[in-house]
Amino acid sequence: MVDTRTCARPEGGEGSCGAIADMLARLGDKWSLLIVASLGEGPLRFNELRRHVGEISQKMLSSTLKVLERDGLVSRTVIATVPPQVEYALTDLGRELRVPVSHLAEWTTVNTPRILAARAEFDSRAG
Amino acid sequence: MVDTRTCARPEGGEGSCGAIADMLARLGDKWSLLIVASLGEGPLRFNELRRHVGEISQKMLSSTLKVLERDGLVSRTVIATVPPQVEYALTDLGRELRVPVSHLAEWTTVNTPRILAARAEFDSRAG
DNA sequence: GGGGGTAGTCACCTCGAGGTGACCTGGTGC
DNA sequence: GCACCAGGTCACCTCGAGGTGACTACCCCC
Repeated sequence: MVDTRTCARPEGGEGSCGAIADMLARLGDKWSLLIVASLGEGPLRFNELRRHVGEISQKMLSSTLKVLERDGLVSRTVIATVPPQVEYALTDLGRELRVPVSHLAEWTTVNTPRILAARAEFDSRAG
Repeated sequence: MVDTRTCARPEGGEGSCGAIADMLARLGDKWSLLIVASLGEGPLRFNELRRHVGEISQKMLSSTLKVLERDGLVSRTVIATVPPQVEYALTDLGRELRVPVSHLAEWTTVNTPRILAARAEFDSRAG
Protein backbone atom coordinates (compact mmCIF):
# COMPACT_ATOMS: atom_id res chain seq x y z
CA MET A 1 0.00 0.00 0.00
CA VAL A 2 1.23 3.41 -0.89
CA ASP A 3 1.37 5.48 2.25
CA THR A 4 0.26 9.08 2.02
CA ARG A 5 3.54 9.96 3.64
CA THR A 6 5.24 9.45 0.31
CA CYS A 7 3.43 12.66 -0.33
CA ALA A 8 5.06 14.92 2.18
CA ARG A 9 8.63 13.73 1.91
CA PRO A 10 10.51 14.65 -1.22
CA GLU A 11 12.31 11.30 -1.14
CA GLY A 12 9.17 9.56 -2.39
CA GLY A 13 9.00 11.85 -5.36
CA GLU A 14 7.50 15.14 -4.34
CA GLY A 15 5.32 15.18 -7.43
CA SER A 16 3.24 12.25 -6.25
CA CYS A 17 1.41 14.31 -3.68
CA GLY A 18 0.62 16.92 -6.23
CA ALA A 19 -0.77 14.25 -8.53
CA ILE A 20 -2.88 12.76 -5.74
CA ALA A 21 -4.20 16.13 -4.61
CA ASP A 22 -4.95 16.98 -8.23
CA MET A 23 -6.92 13.78 -8.61
CA LEU A 24 -8.86 14.47 -5.42
CA ALA A 25 -9.50 18.04 -6.49
CA ARG A 26 -10.66 16.96 -9.92
CA LEU A 27 -13.14 14.47 -8.48
CA GLY A 28 -14.05 16.87 -5.71
CA ASP A 29 -15.16 19.59 -8.08
CA LYS A 30 -18.84 20.26 -8.31
CA TRP A 31 -19.75 17.89 -11.11
CA SER A 32 -17.10 15.25 -11.93
CA LEU A 33 -18.15 12.70 -9.34
CA LEU A 34 -21.80 13.08 -10.32
CA ILE A 35 -20.93 12.55 -13.98
CA VAL A 36 -18.70 9.54 -13.32
CA ALA A 37 -21.41 8.04 -11.13
CA SER A 38 -24.05 8.63 -13.81
CA LEU A 39 -21.92 7.10 -16.54
CA GLY A 40 -21.20 4.20 -14.21
CA GLU A 41 -24.72 3.01 -14.91
CA GLY A 42 -24.08 2.96 -18.63
CA PRO A 43 -23.30 5.22 -21.59
CA LEU A 44 -25.35 8.36 -21.96
CA ARG A 45 -25.75 11.08 -24.55
CA PHE A 46 -25.12 14.73 -23.83
CA ASN A 47 -28.62 15.82 -22.98
CA GLU A 48 -29.47 12.53 -21.29
CA LEU A 49 -26.50 13.10 -19.04
CA ARG A 50 -27.60 16.64 -18.46
CA ARG A 51 -31.05 15.58 -17.34
CA HIS A 52 -29.58 12.76 -15.28
CA VAL A 53 -27.17 14.94 -13.35
CA GLY A 54 -29.75 17.61 -12.68
CA GLU A 55 -29.14 21.33 -12.57
CA ILE A 56 -25.93 21.51 -14.55
CA SER A 57 -25.39 24.16 -17.18
CA GLN A 58 -24.42 23.20 -20.73
CA LYS A 59 -21.14 24.95 -20.31
CA MET A 60 -20.19 23.12 -17.12
CA LEU A 61 -21.24 19.73 -18.50
CA SER A 62 -19.31 20.37 -21.67
CA SER A 63 -16.15 21.58 -19.96
CA THR A 64 -16.21 18.92 -17.22
CA LEU A 65 -16.63 16.18 -19.83
CA LYS A 66 -13.74 17.64 -21.78
CA VAL A 67 -11.47 17.42 -18.74
CA LEU A 68 -12.57 13.86 -17.99
CA GLU A 69 -12.07 12.89 -21.61
CA ARG A 70 -8.65 14.49 -21.68
CA ASP A 71 -7.62 12.45 -18.64
CA GLY A 72 -8.83 9.28 -20.33
CA LEU A 73 -11.60 8.58 -17.83
CA VAL A 74 -14.47 9.14 -20.25
CA SER A 75 -14.79 8.35 -23.94
CA ARG A 76 -16.68 10.46 -26.44
CA THR A 77 -18.14 8.74 -29.47
CA VAL A 78 -19.88 10.53 -32.30
CA ILE A 79 -22.52 8.33 -33.88
CA ALA A 80 -23.04 9.26 -37.51
CA THR A 81 -26.81 9.28 -37.51
CA VAL A 82 -29.06 12.11 -38.58
CA PRO A 83 -28.93 14.17 -36.47
CA PRO A 84 -25.49 13.08 -35.21
CA GLN A 85 -25.48 11.82 -31.67
CA VAL A 86 -22.65 11.88 -29.15
CA GLU A 87 -22.32 9.11 -26.64
CA TYR A 88 -20.27 9.42 -23.47
CA ALA A 89 -19.09 6.38 -21.54
CA LEU A 90 -16.56 5.45 -18.89
CA THR A 91 -13.33 4.04 -20.23
CA ASP A 92 -11.62 1.09 -18.53
CA LEU A 93 -9.56 3.63 -16.61
CA GLY A 94 -12.72 5.40 -15.50
CA ARG A 95 -14.31 2.15 -14.37
CA GLU A 96 -11.21 1.16 -12.41
CA LEU A 97 -11.20 4.51 -10.70
CA ARG A 98 -14.58 3.76 -9.21
CA VAL A 99 -13.08 1.06 -6.97
CA PRO A 100 -10.87 3.29 -4.76
CA VAL A 101 -13.43 6.08 -4.97
CA SER A 102 -16.12 3.77 -3.67
CA HIS A 103 -13.90 2.93 -0.69
CA LEU A 104 -13.65 6.58 0.11
CA ALA A 105 -17.38 6.96 -0.47
CA GLU A 106 -18.04 4.14 1.93
CA TRP A 107 -15.77 5.65 4.56
CA THR A 108 -17.51 8.99 4.14
CA THR A 109 -20.97 7.47 4.39
CA VAL A 110 -20.04 5.51 7.51
CA ASN A 111 -18.29 8.41 9.20
CA THR A 112 -20.49 11.34 8.27
CA PRO A 113 -22.25 11.15 11.66
CA ARG A 114 -18.91 11.41 13.47
CA ILE A 115 -17.91 14.37 11.31
CA LEU A 116 -21.22 16.11 11.90
CA ALA A 117 -20.93 15.48 15.63
CA ALA A 118 -17.39 16.88 15.69
CA ARG A 119 -18.57 19.90 13.77
CA ALA A 120 -21.50 20.52 16.09
CA GLU A 121 -19.27 20.23 19.13
CA PHE A 122 -16.67 22.54 17.64
CA ASP A 123 -19.30 25.13 16.79
CA SER A 124 -20.86 24.99 20.24
CA ARG A 125 -17.46 25.59 21.83
CA ALA A 126 -16.67 28.44 19.48
CA GLY A 127 -20.07 30.05 20.05
CA MET B 1 -19.28 -1.85 -0.83
CA VAL B 2 -21.06 1.42 -1.29
CA ASP B 3 -21.46 2.02 -4.96
CA THR B 4 -20.98 5.51 -6.24
CA ARG B 5 -24.28 5.14 -8.01
CA THR B 6 -26.00 5.73 -4.67
CA CYS B 7 -24.75 9.18 -5.42
CA ALA B 8 -26.62 9.95 -8.58
CA ARG B 9 -29.98 8.48 -7.82
CA PRO B 10 -32.08 10.23 -5.21
CA GLU B 11 -33.34 6.88 -3.94
CA GLY B 12 -30.04 6.27 -2.19
CA GLY B 13 -30.28 9.53 -0.33
CA GLU B 14 -29.33 12.38 -2.57
CA GLY B 15 -27.30 13.97 0.19
CA SER B 16 -24.72 11.18 0.15
CA CYS B 17 -23.14 12.30 -3.08
CA GLY B 18 -22.87 15.81 -1.80
CA ALA B 19 -21.14 14.55 1.33
CA ILE B 20 -18.72 12.44 -0.71
CA ALA B 21 -17.94 15.23 -3.13
CA ASP B 22 -17.47 17.57 -0.17
CA MET B 23 -15.02 15.16 1.39
CA LEU B 24 -13.11 14.85 -1.88
CA ALA B 25 -13.11 18.60 -2.35
CA ARG B 26 -11.92 19.19 1.19
CA LEU B 27 -9.02 16.75 0.79
CA GLY B 28 -8.41 18.00 -2.72
CA ASP B 29 -7.86 21.57 -1.69
CA LYS B 30 -4.38 22.90 -1.91
CA TRP B 31 -3.14 22.01 1.57
CA SER B 32 -5.34 19.53 3.48
CA LEU B 33 -3.78 16.38 2.08
CA LEU B 34 -0.29 17.71 2.69
CA ILE B 35 -1.18 18.56 6.28
CA VAL B 36 -2.84 15.21 6.97
CA ALA B 37 0.17 13.44 5.44
CA SER B 38 2.58 15.47 7.56
CA LEU B 39 0.66 14.83 10.75
CA GLY B 40 0.51 11.16 9.83
CA GLU B 41 4.15 10.98 10.79
CA GLY B 42 3.42 12.32 14.26
CA PRO B 43 2.19 15.43 16.08
CA LEU B 44 3.67 18.75 15.07
CA ARG B 45 3.54 22.31 16.33
CA PHE B 46 2.30 25.19 14.25
CA ASN B 47 5.59 26.42 12.87
CA GLU B 48 7.04 22.91 12.61
CA LEU B 49 4.07 22.03 10.45
CA ARG B 50 4.57 25.17 8.48
CA ARG B 51 8.19 24.34 7.72
CA HIS B 52 7.27 20.74 7.02
CA VAL B 53 4.57 21.51 4.50
CA GLY B 54 6.67 24.06 2.67
CA GLU B 55 5.45 27.28 1.15
CA ILE B 56 2.19 27.71 3.00
CA SER B 57 1.13 31.06 4.40
CA GLN B 58 0.26 31.43 8.07
CA LYS B 59 -3.27 32.30 7.15
CA MET B 60 -3.81 29.21 4.99
CA LEU B 61 -2.24 26.88 7.54
CA SER B 62 -4.33 28.40 10.29
CA SER B 63 -7.59 28.27 8.36
CA THR B 64 -7.01 24.80 6.90
CA LEU B 65 -6.20 23.44 10.36
CA LYS B 66 -9.37 25.04 11.68
CA VAL B 67 -11.46 23.24 9.08
CA LEU B 68 -9.76 19.92 9.76
CA GLU B 69 -10.20 20.41 13.50
CA ARG B 70 -13.85 21.31 13.06
CA ASP B 71 -14.42 18.10 11.13
CA GLY B 72 -12.75 16.11 13.90
CA LEU B 73 -9.82 14.95 11.76
CA VAL B 74 -7.15 16.89 13.63
CA SER B 75 -6.80 17.73 17.32
CA ARG B 76 -5.35 20.96 18.69
CA THR B 77 -3.71 20.90 22.08
CA VAL B 78 -2.38 23.96 23.85
CA ILE B 79 0.55 23.06 26.08
CA ALA B 80 0.81 25.49 29.00
CA THR B 81 4.52 26.14 28.82
CA VAL B 82 6.25 29.48 28.52
CA PRO B 83 5.81 30.46 25.78
CA PRO B 84 2.67 28.39 25.22
CA GLN B 85 2.95 25.79 22.51
CA VAL B 86 0.22 24.36 20.32
CA GLU B 87 0.43 20.79 19.15
CA TYR B 88 -1.55 19.43 16.23
CA ALA B 89 -2.14 15.70 15.73
CA LEU B 90 -4.43 13.39 13.78
CA THR B 91 -7.42 12.09 15.71
CA ASP B 92 -8.57 8.47 15.39
CA LEU B 93 -10.95 9.63 12.70
CA GLY B 94 -8.11 11.32 10.86
CA ARG B 95 -5.95 8.20 11.05
CA GLU B 96 -8.80 6.02 9.78
CA LEU B 97 -9.32 8.36 6.86
CA ARG B 98 -5.80 7.64 5.67
CA VAL B 99 -6.78 4.08 4.76
CA PRO B 100 -9.24 4.85 1.93
CA VAL B 101 -7.20 7.86 0.91
CA SER B 102 -4.12 5.70 0.54
CA HIS B 103 -6.07 3.38 -1.77
CA LEU B 104 -6.89 6.31 -3.96
CA ALA B 105 -3.30 7.52 -3.71
CA GLU B 106 -2.08 4.11 -4.79
CA TRP B 107 -4.48 4.05 -7.73
CA THR B 108 -3.34 7.51 -8.74
CA THR B 109 0.34 6.62 -8.48
CA VAL B 110 -0.13 3.46 -10.51
CA ASN B 111 -2.27 5.12 -13.17
CA THR B 112 -0.62 8.49 -13.56
CA PRO B 113 1.27 7.27 -16.64
CA ARG B 114 -2.00 6.22 -18.29
CA ILE B 115 -3.55 9.59 -17.46
CA LEU B 116 -0.56 11.48 -18.80
CA ALA B 117 -0.60 9.37 -21.96
CA ALA B 118 -4.31 10.03 -22.46
CA ARG B 119 -3.73 13.72 -21.93
CA ALA B 120 -0.86 13.84 -24.41
CA GLU B 121 -2.89 12.00 -27.01
CA PHE B 122 -5.89 14.24 -26.48
CA ASP B 123 -3.77 17.36 -26.80
CA SER B 124 -2.08 16.11 -29.94
CA ARG B 125 -5.47 15.43 -31.55
CA ALA B 126 -6.81 18.81 -30.48
CA GLY B 127 -3.73 20.55 -31.80
C1' DG C 1 -42.98 28.23 -41.53
C1' DG C 2 -42.60 27.81 -36.57
C1' DG C 3 -41.45 25.19 -32.43
C1' DG C 4 -38.47 21.85 -30.54
C1' DG C 5 -34.60 18.61 -29.94
C1' DT C 6 -29.49 17.54 -31.12
C1' DA C 7 -24.64 19.25 -29.33
C1' DG C 8 -22.37 22.55 -28.38
C1' DT C 9 -19.47 27.66 -28.23
C1' DC C 10 -18.86 32.53 -26.72
C1' DA C 11 -18.99 36.71 -23.86
C1' DC C 12 -19.84 38.34 -19.64
C1' DC C 13 -20.44 38.29 -14.46
C1' DT C 14 -19.94 36.92 -9.59
C1' DC C 15 -17.96 35.21 -5.65
C1' DG C 16 -14.91 32.86 -2.80
C1' DA C 17 -10.31 30.29 -2.38
C1' DG C 18 -5.97 31.38 -1.69
C1' DG C 19 -2.04 34.74 -1.14
C1' DT C 20 0.41 39.05 0.98
C1' DG C 21 1.86 41.88 4.49
C1' DA C 22 0.85 44.37 8.73
C1' DC C 23 -0.26 43.83 13.32
C1' DC C 24 -0.98 41.70 18.14
C1' DT C 25 0.18 39.42 22.82
C1' DG C 26 3.49 37.82 25.75
C1' DG C 27 7.36 35.95 26.71
C1' DT C 28 13.24 35.64 26.64
C1' DG C 29 17.86 37.13 25.85
C1' DC C 30 21.33 41.06 25.17
C1' DG D 1 15.12 49.46 25.64
C1' DC D 2 15.29 46.50 21.50
C1' DA D 3 15.09 42.51 18.71
C1' DC D 4 13.20 38.06 18.08
C1' DC D 5 10.62 33.89 18.93
C1' DA D 6 5.76 31.58 19.28
C1' DG D 7 1.00 31.43 17.36
C1' DG D 8 -1.92 33.57 15.50
C1' DT D 9 -5.79 37.58 13.42
C1' DC D 10 -7.13 41.26 10.15
C1' DA D 11 -7.61 43.86 5.84
C1' DC D 12 -6.84 43.83 1.30
C1' DC D 13 -6.04 41.90 -3.49
C1' DT D 14 -6.13 38.64 -7.40
C1' DC D 15 -7.61 35.17 -10.25
C1' DG D 16 -10.15 31.38 -11.81
C1' DA D 17 -14.21 28.15 -11.02
C1' DG D 18 -18.66 28.09 -11.96
C1' DG D 19 -23.06 30.24 -13.66
C1' DT D 20 -26.21 32.87 -17.17
C1' DG D 21 -27.97 33.83 -21.46
C1' DA D 22 -27.39 34.41 -26.27
C1' DC D 23 -26.08 32.31 -30.43
C1' DT D 24 -24.99 28.53 -34.08
C1' DA D 25 -26.23 24.75 -37.39
C1' DC D 26 -28.93 21.04 -38.67
C1' DC D 27 -33.04 18.25 -38.81
C1' DC D 28 -37.94 16.61 -37.71
C1' DC D 29 -42.86 17.18 -36.91
C1' DC D 30 -47.13 19.66 -37.26
